[in-house]
Amino acid sequence: MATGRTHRPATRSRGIPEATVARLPLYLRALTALSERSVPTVSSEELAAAAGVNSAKLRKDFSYLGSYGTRGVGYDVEYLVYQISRELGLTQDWPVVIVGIGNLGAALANYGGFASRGFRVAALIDADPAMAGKPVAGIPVQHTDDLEKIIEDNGVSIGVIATPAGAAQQVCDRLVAAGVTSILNFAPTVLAVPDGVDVRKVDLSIELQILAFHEQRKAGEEAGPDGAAPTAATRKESTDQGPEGDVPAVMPA
Amino acid sequence: MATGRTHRPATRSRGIPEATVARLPLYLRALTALSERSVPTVSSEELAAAAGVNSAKLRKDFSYLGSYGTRGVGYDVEYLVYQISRELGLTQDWPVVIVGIGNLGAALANYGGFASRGFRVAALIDADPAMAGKPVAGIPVQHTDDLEKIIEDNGVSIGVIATPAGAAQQVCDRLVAAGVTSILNFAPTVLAVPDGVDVRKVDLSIELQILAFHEQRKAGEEAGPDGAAPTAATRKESTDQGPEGDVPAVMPA
DNA sequence: CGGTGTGAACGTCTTCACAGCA
DNA sequence: TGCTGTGAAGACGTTCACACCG
Repeated sequence: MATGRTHRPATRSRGIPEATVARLPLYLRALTALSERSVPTVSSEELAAAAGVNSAKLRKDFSYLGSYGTRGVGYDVEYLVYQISRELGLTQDWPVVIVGIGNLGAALANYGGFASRGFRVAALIDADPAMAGKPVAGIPVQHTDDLEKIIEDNGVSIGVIATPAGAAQQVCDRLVAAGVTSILNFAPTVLAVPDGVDVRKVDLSIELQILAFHEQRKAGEEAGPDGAAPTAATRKESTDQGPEGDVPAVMPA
Repeated sequence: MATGRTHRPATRSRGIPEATVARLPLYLRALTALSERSVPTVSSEELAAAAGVNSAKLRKDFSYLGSYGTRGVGYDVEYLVYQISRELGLTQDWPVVIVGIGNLGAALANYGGFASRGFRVAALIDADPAMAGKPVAGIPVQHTDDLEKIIEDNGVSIGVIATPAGAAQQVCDRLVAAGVTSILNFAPTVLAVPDGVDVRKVDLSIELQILAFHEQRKAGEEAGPDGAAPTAATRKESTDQGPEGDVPAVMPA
């Protein structure tokens, strides 16, 4: 968590808002699907529906990237795919290491969504000597002892931690020391990292707990104190905090 | 409740901000760790550090739950664990089904974080007949055909979708029709659900893409202000905005 | 004195509504 | 005409700073 309290004074306005960045992958996915169906153009309304957001938000988001649409027509699918990919840095190759090849690590190694988006699983690393050499998703697992060498040899700057909670901080420290500056953490731990290192977390049980909160509230409302029937229209459009990353994220979110 | 006016009459209001709800599991995890070390009380400063947030935010968050602290002392760990658990609805049992027992589904079934927080894996469901009967994490996999019966028999209201993208919407529809009102979606798809159903999504590749965005920006900054900006001349502005917890501020000199 | 609880200031994100262009 | 792009308004979230109390 980077103990240093870095305060950002004022806002330079040319940066893309974080909330927008978090939605770009969503738009990209929807656009890729359209591209595969050879759809040449989309309106903000259509694309927004496909991405699960509203159209005003989508247009605002795109306005931060530039004016890539045509008034009266919509957006050129191919062009937009390229622009968003470039903005996200997906036009380059990102070698990634996954540390901790348990159930989750194996799932990640097999996950097709990585390779298709410019990410390349450069190595799988596990602390269990019995795993060493065993191929997972066609990639032989290597031992933690060689972690630093692997990072350096492959020029890895992004690491994925899928170890048990107890090992996560130690692995994180070694990754950072070896040159990794972005970490995706699946272990249920708060990682301490130096300034300049980004950590995103995905915590499976946190997501469930948030669902439980809302679930409980639904149940409570049905027998609510003021007796009002709570079904649908009574509340606002609710149900909507799904599409947001974050945060929660994710897991994190 | 109409028109969202909802003024909070001081204490015990059901209007907890979503951002706060998303952090409660984090506090709970930190508190549980303290509880296990038999620490009787914590200050907001200490607990905030353990949870990876700042203390003002934590105090504000807790203020929405009520006044559970003691001025000059801090918070009673056990009491707070109970209050947060109750608020999140974790004092009751939540039967959960996992649909799609591939690598990821198996990882989820084995994930200890579920069981330890009031969630009980009531059933594992997969469309592959060859999987039927095979035990994963000690629970026999059942076939999709029996989905509705399983949901009803177990009173399941929370479902986890870990299927391939193509099957997700269909599975979702069946879950909802059978009575599920909260869904945690791991498939890279936007799910359409009726009002009253909550969906949270965890997308592994989206998280990596967000990291790539920041990673790219770091690399670009090292190259200096006149570094290559392919098309847009308006890029290069910093405002390094970290994903979660704490954020590195990469400042231009 | 030390640390909580909270109004008020501030910043960020979303939504509205319409000007302006193809 | 139809849809993008965007200022302005509003909702939401975070941080500040200090009153208040054990």
